[in-house]
Amino acid sequence: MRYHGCDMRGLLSFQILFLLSKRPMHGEGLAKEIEKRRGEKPKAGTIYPALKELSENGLIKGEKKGKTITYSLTKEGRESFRNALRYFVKCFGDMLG
Amino acid sequence: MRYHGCDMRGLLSFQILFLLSKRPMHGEGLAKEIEKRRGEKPKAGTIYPALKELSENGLIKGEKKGKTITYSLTKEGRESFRNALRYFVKCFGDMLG
DNA sequence: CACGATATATCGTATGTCCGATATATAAGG
DNA sequence: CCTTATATATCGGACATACGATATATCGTG
Repeated sequence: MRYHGCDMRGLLSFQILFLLSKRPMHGEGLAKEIEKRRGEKPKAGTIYPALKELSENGLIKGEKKGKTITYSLTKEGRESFRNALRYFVKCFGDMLG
Repeated sequence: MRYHGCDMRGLLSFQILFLLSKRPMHGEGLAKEIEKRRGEKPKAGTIYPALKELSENGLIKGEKKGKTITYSLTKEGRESFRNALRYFVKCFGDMLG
């Protein structure tokens, strides 16, 4: 999708790590939190492949209870997110100052 | 490229609009400003197609002087950037608080 | 003018993000 | 049970970003 003349796609995995650094959540909860920020809710075909990839990379882990899977950051995920946040601030921090 | 476990590609056009909202610049100058922030300098094959696309969309305009082309925001580009920045802050503003 | 450095440009290729469509499993209610 | 809603999952396709390679034009210096 195109926002305001320039594409804003990207940073989905980063935003997921950010949200999970606040508290564990399942896929639907993450999608709703992202909707609050982006205005549009990422669809199933977007959020679940992203969660799968983060799991396979060992940055998050999921615990299945009934029909939901609650995800949380692994130790490696917390470390990764700290570094990613530092990089993000260096790149884009001056846009918010 | 992969940074810290999650990809940070994206927002190139947005970052270009931001830099041009500060002052007019040519392609190489933009690449160097982006290098300061991202750590790596976008290559010619990345920055020039992006500038071309922004030009074709009427968000920036270029003025050729010798071998350099100085780009600046058009009226439409300034408006676009304001909206994009508002959206960006809504999406990611809470990561810096 | 010859030469290297700088600046712009384009092509082919790769990848992450994203959606629409589709499918499955579980929970909840009648 | 049966139906509906919720949650998860996967596939095909589209697109911006991004690089390496290559090419051209201009500037600066000797």
